[in-house]
Amino acid sequence: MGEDEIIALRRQKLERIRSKGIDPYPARAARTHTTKEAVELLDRSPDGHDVVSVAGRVTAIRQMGRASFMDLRDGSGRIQGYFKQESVGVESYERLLHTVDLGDFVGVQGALFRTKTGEPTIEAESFTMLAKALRPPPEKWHGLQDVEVRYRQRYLDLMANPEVRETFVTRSRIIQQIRRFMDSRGYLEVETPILQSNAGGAAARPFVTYHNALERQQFLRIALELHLKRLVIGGFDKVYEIGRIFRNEGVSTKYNPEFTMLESYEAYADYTVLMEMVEEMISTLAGEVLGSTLTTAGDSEINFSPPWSRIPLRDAIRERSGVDFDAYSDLEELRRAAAETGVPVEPSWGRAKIIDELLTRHVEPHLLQPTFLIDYPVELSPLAKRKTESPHLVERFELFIGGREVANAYSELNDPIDQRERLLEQSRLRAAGDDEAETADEDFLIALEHGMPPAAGLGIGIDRLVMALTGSSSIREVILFPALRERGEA
RNA sequence: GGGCCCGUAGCUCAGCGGUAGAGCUCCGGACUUUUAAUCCGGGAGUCGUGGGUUCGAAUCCCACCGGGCCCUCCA
Repeated sequence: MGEDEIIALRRQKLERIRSKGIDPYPARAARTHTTKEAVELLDRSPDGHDVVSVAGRVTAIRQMGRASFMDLRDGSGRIQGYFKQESVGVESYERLLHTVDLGDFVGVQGALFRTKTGEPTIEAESFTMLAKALRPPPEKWHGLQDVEVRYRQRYLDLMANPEVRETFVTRSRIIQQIRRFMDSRGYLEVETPILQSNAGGAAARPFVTYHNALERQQFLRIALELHLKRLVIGGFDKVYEIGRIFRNEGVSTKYNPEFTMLESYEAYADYTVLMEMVEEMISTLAGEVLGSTLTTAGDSEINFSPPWSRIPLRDAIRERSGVDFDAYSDLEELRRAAAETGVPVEPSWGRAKIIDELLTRHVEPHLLQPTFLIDYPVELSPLAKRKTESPHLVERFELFIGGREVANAYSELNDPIDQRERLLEQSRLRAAGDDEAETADEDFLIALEHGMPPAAGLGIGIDRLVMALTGSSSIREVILFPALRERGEA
């Protein structure tokens, strides 16, 4: 039978229900217990034969002639109903068999008991249609495998695959615990604009849109940084935001064009304070969410117990690629050295881009255990503060877990003159054709000129953190509705 | 943007130049403690779309649509 026929049949059943004067979509369900509460009640009083009403989706039907079993699932769990013709009556029993399908929501009222196999069961006295489903649920044996359907119709994925449901519950818990952690340390949660006339704070292409009333081009934010720093200037010493940011780039197992970022800024602190904070936050999180500071990613085990190693970027690149970028004062020589390690160096690349590429290709994939890379070259970090003893480096770290970058932090540059020069340099790069270079945000520079206290700023990619903590290999497994191409008429 | 792979029943898949198949779902029948219920019977298709080669195409070729993986982009 084709899909159209199945739907037509279900519509016929819907009409049959209506013709009996029954509303197949009543406004409310009179339930006394969730399925979980009903099972718990039975555990407490096994011989009580307590009468309960539960409600849920029918996920299995087993007909036995003049008796039938139906599995009922709600958000809390599952329980089965036992329907005997002699208990519910001949007419009701007929209605059950001829109008209830897999996927329908029904309410069941009756006494709790256990079958001889020990299964918690409600012996139905009556049942009510709560919502008739016109389309069938995914097939029960294999669940839902088709990756495209899983993402496009995530509700089917959630119905069919319990581990998917579990991942998103975990994601929610992680974010909840992060909020609790930040709040307990005295941080203030704030919200800053998503629509901006100047998208700065990161090296990425923005999405462009248009504000009709103001007749103005607008950008979707690519970072939270510049507005949060304005708040530090304004006197909020500890602020954070958990929000969606948007980067106009391709999709892959690591990248989704909209993703969730935590950024925090703390006045009078530097980046070393943040390394300890991140270690504490993530290891605590692992303990609370996973019940352990160990988890697996692919075939390797990840240990979140602090302290984590801190490796200067220069050492990490030198060890993994053999290139000591500080040994090359001449850009051409560095270019040649990088090319010899297999990096496809392009003539337009500057020193920063080459170093970054060495990091991405040779170092990043090996950083499975939580690892801080520290002391980045200044060219790679236009918003970070220079190290006093070596001004070509900045006080910055990036955190890698499972071979992916998870966090980025630095002591914030608060010298308005240095900041202006570095942003002007970015503007020159942009003018030279680098459309990912920072834009010079004059409004932000004026804010800095009013004085910003020394401060440390942190960004954590929440999606990648959830990946690390749930052992997911694709970012699409931790985003409920990941970006996909529009479906055509095919 | 480039390379490789995939698209057949509602679902999971087989078939790979000669009459479109299996299991589950679905429909009918038997069955009052089942739970991947079982047993008997029956349906179910634009073989992603369009074009080409061929006596004949799900099968071979081309283009397109959609997806996956890798690369690119993306600190």
